[in-house]
Amino acid sequence: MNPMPPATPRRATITDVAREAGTGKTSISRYLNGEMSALSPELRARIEAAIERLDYQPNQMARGLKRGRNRLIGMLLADLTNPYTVEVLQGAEAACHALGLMPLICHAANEVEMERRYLQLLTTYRVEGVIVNALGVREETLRPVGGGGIPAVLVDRSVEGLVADMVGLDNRAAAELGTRHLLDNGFDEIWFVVQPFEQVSSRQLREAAFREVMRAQGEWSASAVGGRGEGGWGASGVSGVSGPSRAGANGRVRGHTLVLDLADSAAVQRGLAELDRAIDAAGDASNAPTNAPTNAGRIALFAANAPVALCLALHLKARYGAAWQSRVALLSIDDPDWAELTGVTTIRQPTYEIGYRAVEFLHERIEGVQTSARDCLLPGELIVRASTLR
Amino acid sequence: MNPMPPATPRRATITDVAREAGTGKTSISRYLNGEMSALSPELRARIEAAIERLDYQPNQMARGLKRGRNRLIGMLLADLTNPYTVEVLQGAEAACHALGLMPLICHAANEVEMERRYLQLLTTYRVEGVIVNALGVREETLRPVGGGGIPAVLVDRSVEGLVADMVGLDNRAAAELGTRHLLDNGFDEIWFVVQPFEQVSSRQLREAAFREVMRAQGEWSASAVGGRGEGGWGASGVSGVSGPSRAGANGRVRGHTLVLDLADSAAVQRGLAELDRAIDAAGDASNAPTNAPTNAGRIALFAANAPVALCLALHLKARYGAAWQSRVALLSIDDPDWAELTGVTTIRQPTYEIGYRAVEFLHERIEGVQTSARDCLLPGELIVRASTLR
DNA sequence: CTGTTAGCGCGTTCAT
DNA sequence: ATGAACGCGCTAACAG
Repeated sequence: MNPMPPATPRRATITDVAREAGTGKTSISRYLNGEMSALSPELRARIEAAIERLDYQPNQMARGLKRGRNRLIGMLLADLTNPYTVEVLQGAEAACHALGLMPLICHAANEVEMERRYLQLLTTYRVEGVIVNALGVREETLRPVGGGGIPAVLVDRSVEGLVADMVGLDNRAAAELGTRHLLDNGFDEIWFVVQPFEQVSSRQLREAAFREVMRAQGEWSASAVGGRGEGGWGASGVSGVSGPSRAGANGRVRGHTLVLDLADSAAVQRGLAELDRAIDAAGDASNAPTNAPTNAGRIALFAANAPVALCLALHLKARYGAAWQSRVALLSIDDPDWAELTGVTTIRQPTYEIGYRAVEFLHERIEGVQTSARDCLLPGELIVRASTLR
Repeated sequence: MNPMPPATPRRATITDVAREAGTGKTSISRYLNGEMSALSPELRARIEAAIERLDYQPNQMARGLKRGRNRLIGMLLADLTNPYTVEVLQGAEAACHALGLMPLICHAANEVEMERRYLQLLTTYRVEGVIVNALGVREETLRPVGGGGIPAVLVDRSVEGLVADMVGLDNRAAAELGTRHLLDNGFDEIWFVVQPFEQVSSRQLREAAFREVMRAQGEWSASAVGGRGEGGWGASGVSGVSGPSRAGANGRVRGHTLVLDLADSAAVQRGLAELDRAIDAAGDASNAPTNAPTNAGRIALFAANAPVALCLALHLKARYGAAWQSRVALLSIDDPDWAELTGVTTIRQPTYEIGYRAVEFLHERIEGVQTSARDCLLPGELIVRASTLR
């Protein structure tokens, strides 16, 4: 509980240093910018001493104001609660470090309003570029960015109508990889669980890839509950099988898409209830005990990302107890800490590289590269754990 | 793959707006600062229109340069990988939002060098204050901050020799709460597992509180492995019991502190090996089967925070399989997602409030409050799960 | 090699 | 009610 010293005494400016060193501001500026070749060793020493004595530190704001660039880039993140985001961030930070950029991290916390505000703020602070992991968002919100505005690169998802570089997972390949894995391991009923994807390209692609594989192999049908309103399957509507009749017995595989809006707990409850019915039905219909040496008759859940997987796992654990995985298998895109702990199979994204590449792209744009908008799709890696084996 | 439009055309300045509106810069400035009372409705309309037409956005850098305050505060975070950090961040962001501050998030990623660099950077950007969740760090690194420098408030840990406000968990109470819970549930051998704590006040306090409770109830001894070098028990050295002889049988409770340096995988291996020996010994010595209706003879692990708990859980799961919790109980300070999923008992920190209060404190300092350095200790909440019951 | 001058975009007296 | 002029801290010509 020592008394605190008085407030900041006002920092030294370049003028102070110049006076202290008995010279002009220009020389100080030159010194700061490493133009040593244009300074006599003697003057240089005096400057060094003066800086030391005054504990001088150049004001980056003023600096940026003058030269028109402040080495600041914005990182607009939808959700730091998602391990994916933090991992991407690490790669991005490393790249910034290497390229002499300073990232301003903005956390929208899943609120579109926040996203808008931060974008505005970044603009007024004149960041040189923005890398954005947008939440489902209309192009208009990103207006100040991309095409006409400041350089931008999108991470994980692209935004309709917004021309900009983007880097993320090869979603099609990843979803196919996961689906094939489940099929290869004998599952004949697979539920793909995903958040509302009308607005989010990565979710769309994952779901579409899953659906296509399932249609090629057997049947697919959509869930009625979950999404708000019309759902996202366009004019084609629900296809293939109609009701939840069991088809596994005859050797055909059945795919099902369930939309879970994690932001709407009532909708989550409804979705999970539907899932429960399917799981119970599978348990009844299957004449083999749940610990049979095959996966036929055991339902597999394919979570489109870690938050969904966590939601599912928590629910299943609460409903079926610690041994829930003997009743249902879980596979998730994203590879959070707890996956290893619970033996859940995952598809790990190259998160670090995604972040790194994103910043590299942005840096090129900032330096004036004018090529067409690029897409960088990186492959995911399947990590097989006990959950999907038998 | 549309061709990208040409680079940014240069944003409008206040001068442009003044010209467009057919007036002087001053009026524009007044408008921007809400001094409407000093503007004729007619002029005001013209300004509004001009701003709209030019899509003008004031340059915060220049603004800050002029008035000497930029509403920026730095948030120096040791490890965004730790859920604790993200949760604190959310509270802090909410407070910033409410107080009109813009947080600059800096992620040191557990590297002291990074911490130093970011602090430097924040200083040169003239942030008005800093809230810092330091990694074990010498006071000198924080020199530019606190006392003589810019206002600062510490989160979670205090730094020796640095006078500044601090807000965090009531570590003593939390550790006592956890220890008592274990004792009350019949455990007679408890291992407190913690990262090296010579530099980290919160870890020190937790360990000390644990040790004191154990000494009052029975015995306590230190682990030989783990920490780098001398360990952290000061001149008192190891006390109480010497070797890992079983004492549970005679009704006495035994406490043990194990230091695990998560940054040093070899040390982690050694520490875990010692733990394994103890667990195996307990399993042998206990004449009751591991599923006996009592916890006597079952070892309890008390993790000082979530990263430690995760490390322990992963190891135990790998060694004893999915049913590891029947052999050993786990209690952790911090309440990560996976705790609920795996049924681990925790002590949840009031993270959101910690972040919120930290920013409030900082704001007061920025506004010139001069009281003595304050400590704000918030209570933790015990969340009992299956792991520590029987 | 070194100092002088002129802004960068904005806020703020101080006149009008 | 409104605008001209000066300066924030710094860099970039342009002289000397």
